[in-house]
Amino acid sequence: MHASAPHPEGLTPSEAIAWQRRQAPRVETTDRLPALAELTRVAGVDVGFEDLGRITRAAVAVLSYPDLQPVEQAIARLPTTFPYIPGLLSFREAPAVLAALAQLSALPEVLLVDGQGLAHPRRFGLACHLGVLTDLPAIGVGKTRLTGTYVEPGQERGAWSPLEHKGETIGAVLRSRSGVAPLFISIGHRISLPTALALTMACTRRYRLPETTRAAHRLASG
DNA sequence: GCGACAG
DNA sequence: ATCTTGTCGC
Repeated sequence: MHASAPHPEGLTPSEAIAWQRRQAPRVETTDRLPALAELTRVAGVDVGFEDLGRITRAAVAVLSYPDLQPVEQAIARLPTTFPYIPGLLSFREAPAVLAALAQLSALPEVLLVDGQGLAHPRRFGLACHLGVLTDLPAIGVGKTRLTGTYVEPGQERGAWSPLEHKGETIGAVLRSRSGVAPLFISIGHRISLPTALALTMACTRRYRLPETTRAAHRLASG
């Protein structure tokens, strides 16, 4: 894997914010990935912590598509060097995720990232950060909201409503399973919102979270 | 100044 | 995210 830009090291919070503002224009919001009918490898990305937070543990679970069977996995453990600050999650989690991705024998065609993409105050959440640095298509799949307002979507599986912020649609609030709390889907990189929603639904079976995310979560935590 | 705030 | 058992509901 070769990154299209180095991951910034040792930045202060205000420097990290400035960096995000400079990178945000690099996010591609249209589809530049295989048609869903041609997809073969999708991956879930998640991060967990060990040793009271001193160690960051990132996991990538690659699944076949559309059958969603495990194909390959990678785990990377790195010392935690940045605190959790809303809006700056990438600086805490991305280094470990990039290290895990570098271990894969073959990169997936798209990343489903645990967190936000464009649904971020500066339009550069973790999914955008990882997508732009690796130049891989990526989708932000958040379990809760960081920013934006929305109307509660219908209770049936597949129902969704736009997530808006400052006059723009930054993502969608998706009911992945009937009657469960919705997911916050947003563009990470190289994918449109409609395609991101379709792929998230295609990766979701019996549970609220996509199988990709579940697999990665088990490796990063459980 | 007062809330909100991915994981 | 993480510290943690049982319990309510389908």
